[in-house]
Amino acid sequence: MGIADRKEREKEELRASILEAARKLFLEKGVEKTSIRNIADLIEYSPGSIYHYFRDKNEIFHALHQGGFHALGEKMQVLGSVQNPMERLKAMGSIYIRFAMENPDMYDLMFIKEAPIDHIYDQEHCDWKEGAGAFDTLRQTILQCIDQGYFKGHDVEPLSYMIWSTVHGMVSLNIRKRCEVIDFEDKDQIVNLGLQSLFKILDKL
Amino acid sequence: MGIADRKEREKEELRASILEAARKLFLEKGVEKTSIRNIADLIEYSPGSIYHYFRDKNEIFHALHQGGFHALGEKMQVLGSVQNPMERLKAMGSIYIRFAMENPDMYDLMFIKEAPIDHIYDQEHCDWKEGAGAFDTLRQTILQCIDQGYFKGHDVEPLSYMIWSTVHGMVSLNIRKRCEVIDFEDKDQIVNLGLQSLFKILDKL
DNA sequence: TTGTTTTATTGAACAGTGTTTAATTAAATT
DNA sequence: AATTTAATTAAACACTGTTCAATAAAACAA
Repeated sequence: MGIADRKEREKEELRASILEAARKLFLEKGVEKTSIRNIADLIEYSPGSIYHYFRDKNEIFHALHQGGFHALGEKMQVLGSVQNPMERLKAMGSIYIRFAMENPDMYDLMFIKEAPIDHIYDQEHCDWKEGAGAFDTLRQTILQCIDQGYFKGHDVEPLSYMIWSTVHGMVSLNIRKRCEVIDFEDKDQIVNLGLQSLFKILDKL
Repeated sequence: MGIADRKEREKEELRASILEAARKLFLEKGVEKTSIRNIADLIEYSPGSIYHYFRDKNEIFHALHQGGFHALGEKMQVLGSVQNPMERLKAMGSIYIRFAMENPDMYDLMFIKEAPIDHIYDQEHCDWKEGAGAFDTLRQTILQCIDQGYFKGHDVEPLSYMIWSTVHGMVSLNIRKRCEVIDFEDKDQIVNLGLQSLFKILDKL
């Protein structure tokens, strides 16, 4: 069925172009200020036609959110070359924070916003597989640290959660503009100094 | 001028009733789903009249956000009786987390949402005094810890930021539903276990 | 008690929003 | 060529925050 194939391909292309337009507008103006009509205007289709490719606005931004996890996963690839688990844990933190600071809107979508996560729990999927995968790489690394004698007296799950929370907390306070209360010139540097503070603590455990 | 006083009082009363209605609706449905018309309906005034008491919707929610900081400050009062700075720091963490978990919508408004903080930096005030005050009590406590010999090799500012980030990270991941990836039955308890993990670390510093 | 001024309140309108649907157009199949 | 299927659209619905001219009410001055 050559014709069906072509139609499938064309449908996929339009779907991709909706996503591309949504991505462009989202990075320019944010999720809330990007409307279905904006996206439709950009790809020169009517607003209604978008609903033949996506159930609703949340599904579009959920797809973008997936792309963000793919991008973050790519950046984490280099961790394969770091043998020592404690060094790998630190490198993970650095990459995580760099990703968040270089792509604040994407990070916001992935870890702060309500929109894409609400969409997940409304659907039948019912589990956040992108997040679960990312958290598992952290869990495994910390497990290896424990195996090597680090983090004595700590349980993997709460410890992984706490360490994730520390880096997430630092970047999310920054992205959501709660860092102005901190006495420091450069707002980008305070995040890195906070990370150094965390590293100093990890070294003592 | 008794009449002017009464008018002032009446104006203040209506302003308060707008705030009360906004608070009620906000705690029921959240900020985004609480509209000016909803508030106006509840107090039986027209939508337009609300704009004689508040510049815009953000100003209403900024006022509620201030109320949240007042409530948090009240809960922090008991810290006065804790002499040991390290014990006080831990107690601060416990109270902070309890406040966040018991008042997730208010915490969201205070530390996660864009709305009220954007309003602050749009105005001429230009500084988040509620947040600055709260952070300073943390800073002072950590400073006293350092004076007593704790946290050797750490600077106050980055360390305070990092510790705040840890507790903020834990509750904000929870409030924004990113904790489902963590392997634990009770979602409320994981926050406390994370906090216990943090306490274990603090004990070693 | 007038007339005037200030203040408060309103309904309507504006320019948006996400989403649904009936009608239309285009394409593929019979 | 006729019929069926799929894609696209314009229009409508029920909202949103916000503005503004018109109205009503209250306070002040003569």
